[in-house]
Amino acid sequence: MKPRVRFAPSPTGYLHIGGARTALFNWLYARHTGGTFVLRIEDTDAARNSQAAVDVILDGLRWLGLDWDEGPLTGDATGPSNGDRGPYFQSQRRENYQRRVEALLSRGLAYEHEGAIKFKMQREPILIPDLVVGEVLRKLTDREEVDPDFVIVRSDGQPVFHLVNVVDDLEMGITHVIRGEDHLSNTAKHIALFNAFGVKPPHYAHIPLILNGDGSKMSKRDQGASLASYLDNGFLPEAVINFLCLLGWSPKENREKLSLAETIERFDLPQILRHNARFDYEKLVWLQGEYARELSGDRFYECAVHAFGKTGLDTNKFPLEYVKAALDTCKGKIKMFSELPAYAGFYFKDEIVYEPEAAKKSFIPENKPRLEKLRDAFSRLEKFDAAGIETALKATAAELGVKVGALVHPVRLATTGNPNGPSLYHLLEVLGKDKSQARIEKAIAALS
RNA sequence: GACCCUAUGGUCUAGCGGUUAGGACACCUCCCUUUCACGGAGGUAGCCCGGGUUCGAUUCCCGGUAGGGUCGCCA
Repeated sequence: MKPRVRFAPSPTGYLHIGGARTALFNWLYARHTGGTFVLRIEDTDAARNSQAAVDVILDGLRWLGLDWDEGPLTGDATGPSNGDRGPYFQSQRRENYQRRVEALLSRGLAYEHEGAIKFKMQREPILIPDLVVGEVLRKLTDREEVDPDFVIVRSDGQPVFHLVNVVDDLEMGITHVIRGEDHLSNTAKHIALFNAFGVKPPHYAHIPLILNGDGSKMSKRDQGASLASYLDNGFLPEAVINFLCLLGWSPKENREKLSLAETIERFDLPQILRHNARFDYEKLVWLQGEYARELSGDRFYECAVHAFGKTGLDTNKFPLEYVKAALDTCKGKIKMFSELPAYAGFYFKDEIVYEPEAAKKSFIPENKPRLEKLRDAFSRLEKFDAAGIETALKATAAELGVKVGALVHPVRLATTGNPNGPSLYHLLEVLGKDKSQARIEKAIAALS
């Protein structure tokens, strides 16, 4: 029997990075085993549910590329869906729960208490077989010793999480429950419920949680807790996926960067770690750089234009060829697209601002005649291309008896305003002879 | 308070009784080089503590400590 796994988020208005990883692990397991990945929306708490909140989840999963075989097609609870085990919104499954509760009631396994319905929980410790953690013997806590029974239907008629979660897993034929370790203790309740329904519980695999970089627990308000923040900050989904895989799972063989295909092939439950992992932002950025470097020209262009747009700089005012050529000089140099406006903004601005520290170093009196000589050399160039520029610059340096750096630094500053950036020869070519010379001229004037 | 899980450099991790404890990020040094980045070569840094078991423990067991989770008419 092929595995059937599910991701069952509650639409709270955002998708937690830990939830995204849970979805990822489920998805990977389904793809690795040829099983089915089900998406179920746990919207029993009507008060805080909305279609927009569901869309956040769907959009997040789609951005990561985690496609679901069964589940909703839109955020509309009554809308279309894939799969024949629906509905996939808990708000649409009231009758299922009612039927199950009545069955428990009629068999004396549940009872009414102050308007609510409580499940008669067993008093003995429950053994939880877990594919990741091993066998866990869950004993009763002191409070549970007093009263182990728990509410499955509220006094207002709303069924409670433990009940609906189990009923849905049961009726949707879920074989493996892969979820956060925060559910481990509660699993005793779920197993008891399955037993009460006379059904063998699914296999459980509780995965470790993701903690903040400082080791504290990651709550909704923490930086980077929301998956959407990675999209907003210009991260590539493949980098986020790769990074998330490395948190709590190891591909072994000292591998770090893995394609999705390789990950699917290697992923399995036994290699999942048992301890929580801290979120290492620096390593994510490194992976981002790795993937950004090998992006196709088109995608690099799209991401870059988006990044410029966010700072209010509209590259559409420039010829497409110019923009593409400009961005080509940045490829492989930056990790985050958010660096781009500062890194390459000089291509698209009329007025450039000199970085003060660099100006102090490069805009010194002795560099004035050097820049003038270089300007003259450039003016004699028929073809203002990288090779010609390089030759001219090096020849000028030789004539002056200075190192090329003595010319490179002031020219870079004059034309870009920055002490570093893309290859000087290439950026000058892209900038063009007129703009380059005008900027050099301006710097010379500033040196007077 | 009770119950459950966990513990290798700052971080992510390999390790599954005998290893010079390996890799990656970050950091430092040097090389390459038009800057930066990339790439290359080095470097600093680790088995939480205490008992056992064993000829021998990072590895197995117990305890402690620390971190995380759960005990809701939240999910």
